Amino acid sequence: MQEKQSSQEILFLTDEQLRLGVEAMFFAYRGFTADPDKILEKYSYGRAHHRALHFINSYPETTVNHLINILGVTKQSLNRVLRMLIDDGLVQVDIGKRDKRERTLILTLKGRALENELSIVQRNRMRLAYKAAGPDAVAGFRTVLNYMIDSNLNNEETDNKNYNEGRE
Amino acid sequence: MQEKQSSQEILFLTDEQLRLGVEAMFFAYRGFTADPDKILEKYSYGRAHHRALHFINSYPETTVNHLINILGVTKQSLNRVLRMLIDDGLVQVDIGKRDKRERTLILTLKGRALENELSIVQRNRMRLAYKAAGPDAVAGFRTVLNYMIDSNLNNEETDNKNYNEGRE
DNA sequence: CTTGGAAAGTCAATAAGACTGACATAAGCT
DNA sequence: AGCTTATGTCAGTCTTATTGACTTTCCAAG
Repeated sequence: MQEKQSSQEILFLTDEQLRLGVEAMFFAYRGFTADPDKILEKYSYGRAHHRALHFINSYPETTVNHLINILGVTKQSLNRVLRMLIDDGLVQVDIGKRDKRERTLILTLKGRALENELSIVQRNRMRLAYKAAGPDAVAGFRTVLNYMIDSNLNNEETDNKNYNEGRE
Repeated sequence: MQEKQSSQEILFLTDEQLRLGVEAMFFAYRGFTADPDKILEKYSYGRAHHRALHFINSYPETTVNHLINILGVTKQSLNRVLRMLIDDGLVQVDIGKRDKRERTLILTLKGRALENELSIVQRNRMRLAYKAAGPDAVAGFRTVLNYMIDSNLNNEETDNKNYNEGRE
């Protein structure tokens, strides 16, 4: 019990250090969403719309179900957001090629424009942070972030067919 | 224009790299809140209660106004949450010593117990991520996070006296 | 010592975004 | 033909936030 531990071990894993990390995550995430939030307000959209735009842009021709799984919401929830984006002409819906029950989603020009507007400010903040911190810090940042991701939550392969019954 | 740039520069600041960082933040933050959220459900509390508990624990004898500024919510919003925590005996309110208009907030034993329960699972996830990533990565993580924090949003010194009129 | 302003609390109305539950339609699969 | 899957939708609820208005208590400056 009295073994000499690495001083780094001792330092960076104290509860206090971890508590600070927790707090930093809270503040950083808020900073991280602040810029896009301002833009979204102009269009009367919310964060939910941003997320949908983001992932439709990331995975063009994604299906509704895929999106539901990634975002971790119910179809009713996604539908309201999607409906709005479709009606406003930001998202184009097509009938699936392989499976005609599916709907494939894709951003229109207008949709890409807004996605880009949002993306730019968010990337800018990230770029500034990355630039100030330097490549090594960024590598570390990404490493820790990846370890923090709960693979049960956003693994599309996961068995969440029953997304509509019981949510815990 | 054809200058040879550092290959690192080129690599880690491409839009694609930044986009990945943005996405990682989204997923990491979700993983980050998943564990406490489960516990909170048991007590019929939400994330708002968690945040209040966390910061009252961090800054014992904090005032209501201080909390409003840190959390970035309106007093009406905080009040509902705080009311619940007070009525449930998790938070103790006292009249300010210097200024009797102020109320100082402090966690009761019961409050500390819940705060700790929540804190533990959150720190555990962070500890695992930190451990897996190693000290250098953690240093980088913290550096980037700190640069990402919007100092305008959580600077208590900021002029947000008029928190109750017009929210931008 | 009066008065204006600050800190806190509360009532009421509203909104966004999520949820559950139930049901409908179209299409694939057996 | 019949079950299942993917999607869409109606209705109702909940949490967390908002704005606006008003009250009580108390500090501090005139």
